[in-house]
Amino acid sequence: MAYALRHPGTEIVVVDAMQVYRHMDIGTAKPSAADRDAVPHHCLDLVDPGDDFTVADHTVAACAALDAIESRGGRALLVAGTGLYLRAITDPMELPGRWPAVREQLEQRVQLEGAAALHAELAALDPVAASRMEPGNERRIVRALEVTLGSGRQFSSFGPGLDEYRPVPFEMVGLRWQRDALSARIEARVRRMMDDGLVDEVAGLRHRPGGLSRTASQALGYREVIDLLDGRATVSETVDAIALHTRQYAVRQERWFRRDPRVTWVEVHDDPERTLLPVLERR
RNA sequence: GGUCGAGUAGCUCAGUCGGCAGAGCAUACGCCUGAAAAGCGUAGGGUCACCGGAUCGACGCCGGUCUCGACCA
Repeated sequence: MAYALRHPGTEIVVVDAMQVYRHMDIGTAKPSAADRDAVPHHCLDLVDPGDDFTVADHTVAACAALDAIESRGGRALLVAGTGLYLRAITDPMELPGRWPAVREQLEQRVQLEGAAALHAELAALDPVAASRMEPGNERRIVRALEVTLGSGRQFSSFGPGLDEYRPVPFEMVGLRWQRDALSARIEARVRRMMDDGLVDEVAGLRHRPGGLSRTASQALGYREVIDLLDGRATVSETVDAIALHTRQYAVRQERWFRRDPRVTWVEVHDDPERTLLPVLERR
């Protein structure tokens, strides 16, 4: 926001898997109405909480936003968020497609036969794809087999995978906090969300007609509050769980982006505006 | 003050007949192209509360000390 306000014409493109949901405002720390009035934001509030949402949906919306910004001579500032979603924009992916009937069969088989059996089958059909995922990772294995069986083409033939980093027309800057400072900020953030009414927000969403979709209900904060509402956890257990899971997620984000050699890292200690702005100004 | 129980990895706890110290979670590191705020893997980590004793050998048995908890007075 500080950068966008100083540089008229800047528009923010949100690259975040959960802020796309309407009415999920407190728990996703969605930008305020004031911020959204001051600077154009894209890719917020795209679908209802009852809808499933995936990378492909986000890529379509984000690319449309980038085209529109470019056509009016503006400059896009992408904020992530969700590592895979950002990769799909910076390194355009050929997403292979979906075969729901094939997937349904595979999901039944994985229950009966176990992930290792399907991993062996994938190794026979597409050794490269099999080598890229752990034998216990049901979801990735099912997906790779869905594509290979459904399309008749090896899953790995759809792209180089995630470990190839080509030059891109984006400047990439990463923000990194010391772990203990990060932890303290997350704890404060969780308390603030609870004070702001996160529990009521989740309770309200569950009573809407569509409820919370499979993807929406796994959002940090929402999943834990659902456990609270169903009596599986106390308030203090819920607060602790949200803080723990958020901290683990933040570290996982750091590890995801850390692999990308194109990212310039900025170490932040207390004031992100002071440390980050000068770096962005040079771009 | 007395009786009983407990003390083992950062946390919660297993540990059979005395024979190489274990799990889950946490932490660190890594993987993952239509669930990605999801999913998966690898590793590090120990004065077995402390002191002494018997034994070839003790987390385990014996004696004592400390700490915590419950109950009794």
